Amino acid sequence: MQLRRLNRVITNVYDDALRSLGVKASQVNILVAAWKLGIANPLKVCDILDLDPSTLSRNVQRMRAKGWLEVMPSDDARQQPFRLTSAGRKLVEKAVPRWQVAQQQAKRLLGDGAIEMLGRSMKNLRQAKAES
Amino acid sequence: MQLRRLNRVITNVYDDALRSLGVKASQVNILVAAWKLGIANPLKVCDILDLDPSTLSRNVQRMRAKGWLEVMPSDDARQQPFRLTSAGRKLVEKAVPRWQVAQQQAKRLLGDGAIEMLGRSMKNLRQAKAES
DNA sequence: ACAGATTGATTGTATATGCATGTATCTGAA
DNA sequence: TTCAGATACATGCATATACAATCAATCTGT
Repeated sequence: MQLRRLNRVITNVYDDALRSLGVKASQVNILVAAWKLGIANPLKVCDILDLDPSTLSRNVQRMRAKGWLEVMPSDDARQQPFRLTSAGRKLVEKAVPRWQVAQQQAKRLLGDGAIEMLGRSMKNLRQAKAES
Repeated sequence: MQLRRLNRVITNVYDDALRSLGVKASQVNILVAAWKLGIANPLKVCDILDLDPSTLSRNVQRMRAKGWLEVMPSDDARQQPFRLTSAGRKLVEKAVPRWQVAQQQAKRLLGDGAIEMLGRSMKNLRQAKAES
């Protein structure tokens, strides 16, 4: 599985770039989703990132423990919406420039056109998902 | 990270296809590497799959416990070369057709050209690796 | 109004992954 | 010949990931 191998390599590139901030690529994904959403509904985030709810649940737990996320009250007591804390926002601001450096390196490693192809594949995937 | 998201989705496709055999995509990767190599040197496999040696070490442990792999004696007592057992070979034979079905599904999900692009990216990556 | 179905999230369990470190072995140079 | 450094794996630890089962809250139909 070439995709799995590429994923390992590229994830390591991002993790390296973020290591000194004490955050990992997977976590930044979730933090950025929360940043975009404001108030993030877990199932919504799972849908956006194609993550299993149980995976998100523990990732959020860890990031709550680190003080980057906080849960919000909700009308429906079954839901556990969360959002960035101010520490979380500061972290995202520090992470973004390093993320961009890693992005450049990833682009170089993957070669011309790869990023665009990933975008097309994402689109294709969303399409297939919507049809099912 | 689109690559990470695609990896999650596609890995699940393969894992679903292989579930009834009790084997996962990550394990089939290693089994196939061992099948191709005959006698598989751990560092060689790590190089081929871009895996950390510690990761391979535990994956091999688990697959030894399941009776799919066995370690070989070696001139150099530091090395722990391994190979497929006959049970491992039988498993690979059963896994291959399911793997191919998953491959078709993956191709459909990722869309035209994606597989070829992954191949180009792999090539690019090997190039970058060789230069460093 | 309530029993049963549904929904949203967490928990139990297992595997995958990588970094830092440890341990045994090997090798080359003094 | 010996020993300092290099090499090949294994271990300790932490995170990521998903499936199955569970739990709690809500909804629905009668």
